[in-house]
Amino acid sequence: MVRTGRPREFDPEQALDAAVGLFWERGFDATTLAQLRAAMGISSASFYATFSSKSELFVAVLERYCSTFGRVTDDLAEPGLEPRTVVERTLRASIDMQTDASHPRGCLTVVCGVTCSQANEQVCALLTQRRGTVRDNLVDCVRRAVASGELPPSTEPVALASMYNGFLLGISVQARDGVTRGELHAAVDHVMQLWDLLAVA
Amino acid sequence: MVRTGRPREFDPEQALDAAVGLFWERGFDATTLAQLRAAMGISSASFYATFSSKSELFVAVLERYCSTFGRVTDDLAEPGLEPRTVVERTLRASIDMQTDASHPRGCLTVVCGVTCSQANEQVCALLTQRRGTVRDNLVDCVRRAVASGELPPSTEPVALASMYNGFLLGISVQARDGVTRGELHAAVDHVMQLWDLLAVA
DNA sequence: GCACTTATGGAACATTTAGGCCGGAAGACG
DNA sequence: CGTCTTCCGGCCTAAATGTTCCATAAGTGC
Repeated sequence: MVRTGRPREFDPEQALDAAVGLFWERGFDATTLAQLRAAMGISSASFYATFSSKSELFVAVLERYCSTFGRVTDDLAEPGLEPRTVVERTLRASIDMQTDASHPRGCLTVVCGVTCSQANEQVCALLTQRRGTVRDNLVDCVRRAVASGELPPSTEPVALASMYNGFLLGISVQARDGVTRGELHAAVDHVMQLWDLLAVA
Repeated sequence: MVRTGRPREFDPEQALDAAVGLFWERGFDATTLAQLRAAMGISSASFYATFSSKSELFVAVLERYCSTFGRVTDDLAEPGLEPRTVVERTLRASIDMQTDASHPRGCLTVVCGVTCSQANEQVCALLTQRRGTVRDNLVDCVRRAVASGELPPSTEPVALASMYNGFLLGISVQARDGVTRGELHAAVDHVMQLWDLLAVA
């Protein structure tokens, strides 16, 4: 199956990355087609031929984000790793990623995804789902810690996971607000102190 | 100074409350003038005569929000209260407020304020500033706890406050995602456990 | 009743939005 | 060579955006 016809003059992957940057910076609604096309350096025709629509583009953007920057939470789903290590690593990796100056601050799934127009509720739903997955993984991670005896049987996995999940989500807003990487890491020292307190009790 | 001219046929306070609800639900950009007017039950002329513009309305909305629902964080600025009590009360009051079914979930300053179009950066800035104030108050609160000996001198106020601030901000997203009030309170049990650990150490 | 002030509904404003159309250009393949 | 397929730039569109205007209505003070 050889590709015939006039070849594309732009790189779709590169264009997608540009879209990731824009959506990440401004959110779904506030990012306009004109801005996207300008950042991608392509015309309307090329845009729609390649990405179908703004919302379909966002689906692709989210996939791309999750398979690159979003990887920082992937360890939570790995049952073979030591829970405490995974939680701490996830938090610190998220902080490093979200405060990196080479792209917008905060997590795309948070900054794009708490509000949107009612016409684009599906976009919100997509992000909510993603955050739900991370949360579920976090709960499972704590469960494994209880199961392995790392945390005592009296531990309420949902409660503890909600605490870590809350802090994790808060990183996005704090990063946007200019809280420094160092300050956030120092905060992680404290949340992990709590884990250790529970572990020895 | 008696008020002359044709009297208003609507209550500005009531209209403002309607606007609070809309912005809270959908954010600044995604809330349209048409929706606002519909919710307020007024025409364009009345709208602009009373509120000047969409962005000026938002300023009034934020003020109203801060002086009503937003009061839940006010105790942080009261130097006379016991820090630990204040922090716990703030967190629990925020949870109760943000999961109340009588209005949109989450905190308006968070759900409206992580992204917006570049034309409305001032709106974002306003919300960032408000969040900054809460954060500063939280830092001061921890400082007072250190000063009074409630927490040891080795405590890093900014680090600990960043931890509580992160969790506090995360409540908004978790509330939007459907995490229940009970689960959030159980999470607070844990963050306060950390305070107690530091206090006795 | 008459001026004056303010509020109203509704039409109209320019601009921006997401998206579509079309003539032509650039490659592959016969 | 010509044909076929794909892609491109730019112009177009219909709807929605925030905002303004205007004729009129409903009050107050003289």
